Amino acid sequence: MARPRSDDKRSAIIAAAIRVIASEGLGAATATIAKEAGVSNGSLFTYFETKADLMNQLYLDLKAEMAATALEGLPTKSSIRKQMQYAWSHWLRWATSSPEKRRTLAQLAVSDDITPASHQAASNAFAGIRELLERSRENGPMRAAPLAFVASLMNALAEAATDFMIRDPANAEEHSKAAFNALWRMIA
Amino acid sequence: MARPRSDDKRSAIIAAAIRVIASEGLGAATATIAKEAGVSNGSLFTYFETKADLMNQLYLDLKAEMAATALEGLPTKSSIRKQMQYAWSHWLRWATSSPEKRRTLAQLAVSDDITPASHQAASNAFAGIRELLERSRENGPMRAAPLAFVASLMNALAEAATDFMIRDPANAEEHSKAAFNALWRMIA
Amino acid sequence: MARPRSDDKRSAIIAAAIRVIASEGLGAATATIAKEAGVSNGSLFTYFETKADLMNQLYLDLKAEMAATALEGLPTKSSIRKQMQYAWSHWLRWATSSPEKRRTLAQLAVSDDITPASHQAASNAFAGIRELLERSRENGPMRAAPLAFVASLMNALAEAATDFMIRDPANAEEHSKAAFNALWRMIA
Amino acid sequence: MARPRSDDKRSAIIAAAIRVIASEGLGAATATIAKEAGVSNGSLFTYFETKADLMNQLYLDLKAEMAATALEGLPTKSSIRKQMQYAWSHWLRWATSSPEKRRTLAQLAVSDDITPASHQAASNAFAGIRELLERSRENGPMRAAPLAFVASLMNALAEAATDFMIRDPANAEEHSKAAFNALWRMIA
DNA sequence: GATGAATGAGTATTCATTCAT
DNA sequence: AATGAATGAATACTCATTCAT
Repeated sequence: MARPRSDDKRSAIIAAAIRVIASEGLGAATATIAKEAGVSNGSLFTYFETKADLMNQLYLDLKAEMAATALEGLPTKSSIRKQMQYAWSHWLRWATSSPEKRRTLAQLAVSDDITPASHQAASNAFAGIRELLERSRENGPMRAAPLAFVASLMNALAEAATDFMIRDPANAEEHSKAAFNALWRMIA
Repeated sequence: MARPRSDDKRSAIIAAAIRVIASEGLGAATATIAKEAGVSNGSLFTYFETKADLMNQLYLDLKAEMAATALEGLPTKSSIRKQMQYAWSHWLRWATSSPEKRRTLAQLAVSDDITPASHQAASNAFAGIRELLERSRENGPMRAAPLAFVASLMNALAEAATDFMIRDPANAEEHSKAAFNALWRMIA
Repeated sequence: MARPRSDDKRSAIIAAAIRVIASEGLGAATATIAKEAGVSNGSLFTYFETKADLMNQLYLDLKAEMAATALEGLPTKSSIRKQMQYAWSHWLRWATSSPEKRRTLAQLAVSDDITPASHQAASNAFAGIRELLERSRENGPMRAAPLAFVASLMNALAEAATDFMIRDPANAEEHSKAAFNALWRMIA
Repeated sequence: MARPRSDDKRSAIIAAAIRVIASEGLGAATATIAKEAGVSNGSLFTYFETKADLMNQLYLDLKAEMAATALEGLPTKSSIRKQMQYAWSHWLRWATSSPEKRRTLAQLAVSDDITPASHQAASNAFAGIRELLERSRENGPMRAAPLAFVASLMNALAEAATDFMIRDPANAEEHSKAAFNALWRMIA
C-alpha cells in the first residue's frame, strides 16, 4: 500500500487489464489480469487498492489517451471546421485501430464501478475537444443548447460511427466522413 | 390437471427483475429477484431456464414495449415528418418516464448474456420505426448510406437525448425537440 | 399414498429406474426416472413413498429375479455338483445378459440407502441357493466355517467372474466354468 | 517467498476426507471435509482442483498404502506359499484395522468419479502382489487363465474375508487363514 | 388417482482481498 | 516490495417431496 516502486508494473497491469477485459468482460478475475501482466495476484493490490480502483484508473487512462490522440498535431491555424474534422478523424481512427481498448472502454463506460469523480475527470480530459465543439456550434442552430448536451450528441455519434466502421472496415473512411458531415449539419 | 403455470408469476418475476437490476445491476442474484417477486428461488427456474434466459426475455419484453409505445396511435395520414416526430416524442417519453426500465434496458443492451438471436429479434420489433426512418431520409443527404448506419445514429441520438432529459427534467420537452430537430437536420 | 391402482405403472417405474440408474448412477433424479417411465414426477411418489423406498424395492426385485433365474428348472434329481453347476451357470448367464440390471444392482448393493432389512430380505431370496451351497460343502474343507462366510465367498466369486465375462464375452462360457471349478475346489 | 503450500494441510484434508466419507458416503460436502480438516472451504481447492480430483488422489493414496502394507517386510527368501500368506495376512490386517479407510476405499472403488487412469495407476501399485500371485499359480489348476482373472478372484476373496473379519472380529485370524487356504486350493 | 407447479434446503466452486513468509 | 496461500462470503442451479387443481 506504500508508494509502489515500478511504473513498469503499473503499466503492465493496465495493459493486461485491457486485453483481459476486452476478451472476458468486466467479470474478469483480478488473478487473471495479474497473471497476464506477469505479476503475482498479491502485487496487483499494491498498485491498485481495489479492483474498482484499477477500473477507474484504467478508464481514465483510456479516455485521456483517446482525447490526446484526437488533438495531437491539431492544425490550430486552420478554420474551425478543418480543426474539428481533424480531431474527429483522429478520434475515430484511434477507436477503430485499437479494438481492445475500445471494447474495454465501452464496458467501463457503463460500469457501476466507475465513480462520478472519474466521469468528471474523464470529461476534463476532453476539455480541448469541448472547446473545439463550442467554437463549432457558436453560430449554429444549437448555439443555445447546453454545451454538455451537444457534447453528448457528438459523443453518441462518434460511438455509433465507430461501431459501424469496425463492422464494415472496407468503407471505414467513408463512414467517418459521413458521420462528420452529419455532425456538422447538426451543429453548424 | 395440475396447478397451471401462472402468467402473473412470470410477470411478477419480470417486473421484479427490472427493479432489482435497475438498482443492483446485472450482477443481481436470482434469489434477490425471486424474493422481490414473492416467489421461491426454485420457482424462478420453472419460468426461466437460466438466469441468461431471464435476461434475454426481459430484454425482448422491454424492447418490444418501447417500440410499441413509440408507434401507438401513429397519425398515419400526416406528413412523414409529423409521424416521425410523433414516434420520437413517444419513444423518448417512455424512456424518460420509466427510468428503471430504461436503466435495466441499458445494462442488458451491453451484456454478453444477450444472444445474437435476441438482438435480432429486438431489431425486428423496431421494423415499424425503421420504416419511418427510411421514408424520412429518402430524399435527404444520407439517402445513400446504409439504413442500419442511419438507424444506429438515430438510436444514439435518442439515447443521448434521453440521458439529458432525465438529468434535466425541467426542460425535457425542449431537449426532446432539439434532438429531433438535430436528427432531422442530419437526415432530411 | 393410498393403495396405488396400477401394477403396470409400478413396473414401468421399476423398469425405468433400472435403465436410468444403469446410465446415470444412483444420483439420477426421480423426475428423470418418472419421465422415462412415462409418468408424472408426482405419481412416482404414490407408488413409492420416497426415493429410498424405490431403491430398496428395486434392489429386492432384482435380487429375487436373479435367484429365481438361477434355480428355474433345477435338475433336482441330479447330483449336488450338477445342481450347483446348473444354478451357477444360470446365475452368471442372467448377470451377463442383463447388463443394465447388473450395473444397477451393483450400485444398489453398495448404497447406503439399502436398509439392513432389505439386505436380510435379499438374503432370504437366496435361501434355495444357500441350501445348495450347504449340501455342496458339507463334506468339504470348509464344512466347519459359518455358512454365511462361504456364501460370501461364493458371491464374491460370482461377481468377479461376471465382471470378467462381460469384459471378455468371447470366452464367457469358459470363464464361467473356470470360476465354478475354482469354487468347487474351494468348498467340496 | 510466500507461504509455501503445506504438506500437512494436504494430509489433513485427505485424512478428514477418509473420516467424513466413511461416515457420510461420497455425497459428503466439500465444506464438511474442509471443516473436519480445520481448513477453510476455499483452501481445499488450492490443494485439490475439484472434488473429483480429491477423490482420485484419495483413492490412489489408499490403494498404495494398502499394497505397501501388504508387502512390507516380505520374507523374500521363504517359499512362495509363505510369502503369499505373509502378504495376504498383512493385507487383511490393514483392511481390518483401518475400517474407515476400508469403507472409504470401498465406496471410491465403485464411484464414477474415479477415472480409468486412476484405476490403472492403482493397479500398478499392486504389481508386486500380482507377481506373487503369478508365481503362486504357475503350476496350479488356473495356470492357463488370464492373470487378471485370477487377480480379480483373489481380490474378491480378500474383500469377502475382510467383511467377515470385521463383522466377527473374535475369529478374525481364523477367517483370514480359512480364506487363504481357500485361495490356495483355488490356484495352487 | 394423476398431474406438474411450488418449495427451499443444499452444494461445488470462484474471487477479491489479506497476510505470513 | 513481492509472492501466492488462506480466507469465507457469495451464487446459480438441482431435486426430493408436497400440494393445489
